[in-house]
Amino acid sequence: MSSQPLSVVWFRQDLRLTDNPALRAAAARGRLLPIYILDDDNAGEWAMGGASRTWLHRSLDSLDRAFDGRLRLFRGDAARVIEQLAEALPISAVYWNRCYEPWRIERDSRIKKQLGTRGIDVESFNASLLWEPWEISKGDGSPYRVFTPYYQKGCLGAPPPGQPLPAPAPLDCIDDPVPGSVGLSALELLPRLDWHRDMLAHWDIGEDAAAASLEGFCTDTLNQYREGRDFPALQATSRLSPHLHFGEISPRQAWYRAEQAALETGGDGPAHFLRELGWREFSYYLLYHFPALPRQNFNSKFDGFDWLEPDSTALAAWQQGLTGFPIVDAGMRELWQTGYMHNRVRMIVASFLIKNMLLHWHHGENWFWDCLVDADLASNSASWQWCAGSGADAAPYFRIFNPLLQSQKFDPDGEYLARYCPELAALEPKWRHQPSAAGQQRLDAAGLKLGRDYPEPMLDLKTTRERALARFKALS
DNA sequence: CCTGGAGTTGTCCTA
DNA sequence: TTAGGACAACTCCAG
Repeated sequence: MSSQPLSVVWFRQDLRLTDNPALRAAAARGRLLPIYILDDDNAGEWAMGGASRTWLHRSLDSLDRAFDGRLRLFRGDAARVIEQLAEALPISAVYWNRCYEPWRIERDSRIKKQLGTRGIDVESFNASLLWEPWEISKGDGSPYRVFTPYYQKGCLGAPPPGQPLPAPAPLDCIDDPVPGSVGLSALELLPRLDWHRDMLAHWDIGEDAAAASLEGFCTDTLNQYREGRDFPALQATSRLSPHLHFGEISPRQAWYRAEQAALETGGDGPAHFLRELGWREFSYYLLYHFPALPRQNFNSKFDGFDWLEPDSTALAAWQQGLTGFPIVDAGMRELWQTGYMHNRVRMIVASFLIKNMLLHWHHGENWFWDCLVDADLASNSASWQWCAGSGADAAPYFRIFNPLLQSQKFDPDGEYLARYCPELAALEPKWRHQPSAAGQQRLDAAGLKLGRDYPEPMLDLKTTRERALARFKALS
């Protein structure tokens, strides 16, 4: 085995070669040992969900090919894995890009100390955010709690994000066997059952696919983004979220590519897209400054809220897309089939769970965590709290989405409904939104029997709305 | 220091 | 038919 000093680059949520400062720094020192560690030991209850694992499997496979098969994989406590590597190999440096989940911050600072005492050069970099959470604060030094001033004044008033870095070349990786490393299949990221194949058919995964996605979006879609983004039947959103989550592309690449599109084509699409990247930043900012965000109400007034106890039948109906409200069911089935849900529909299904079913936002947060390919601790918890009204800059309690009105407004032709609830496709678009009001003749003509082919509505919108209003009002 | 306007994503009722 | 106001309360920030 070679005794030449090695620089470890530890990949985490930055599964790319381009704009990767840790990789650049490691490559500049000479021989590389690129590693990924599946660390369920430290993740605790926030170990990755099933859909994310499936995505990760593909993404690691893609990154490994970019390294000509020399990406080394490990499983278990990252501190122990790195310790073992440092025992066995002449490692002179360990570099990584920062993560912001509380459990990772705690773990990484531990590892940093541990390596420092060995005299190994350790450094972390920013590769996942446009602005570090500690760089943005109000005049008095405290963190923002409202999005608009955070973004307008805090972010846009701060120095602009760094320009994306090119990928380093050449990549001189060690060939020798590395103790403890395992093959991709040993990570057991794919589910035992075969549901993931259909889901994967909806996605191209990896750094090249992410770049192509961004390029296609900025060329074809971005100028229609402002008007189109609310219509789930259209492909008018970027669908970059899973790529961004796993770091197959960096927010800086997206930011500057969209700015370029703004110069070339003008219009207000790019600014709205940049603002969405701003919301991603805001979620990370909140999680960093309020690490209890995933489990505790941001606004503690909600601690006394009288949620209903989840009846397993009702929760299952929501999860499986069998509520009897087509727009809700279409969204939940899109999630199950593709690992993704259109943003507008995420708000509708969340409002339905929280305000109509009156179940705690944790139930939605947990289900999304398991089912989304873009499941992200910061965005997921910030968004569920926002919908519940307990979060930062949250929806006011009286903002209760009416799934029927939302469906008619944002899927006027019932195209999205028909795609994910095909049993409703034979109804005229007008009645797809509310099959229970279509009348027996139309149902018969469509060969549709409610209760057999599609559920009756599981609740009454008007009374559940009033119930929620009363309980939320009682909080203040 | 105080004051007032404004704030991602809605709905319903009334005139 | 349609437009406007009510539905709270709080944070931020400019003046």
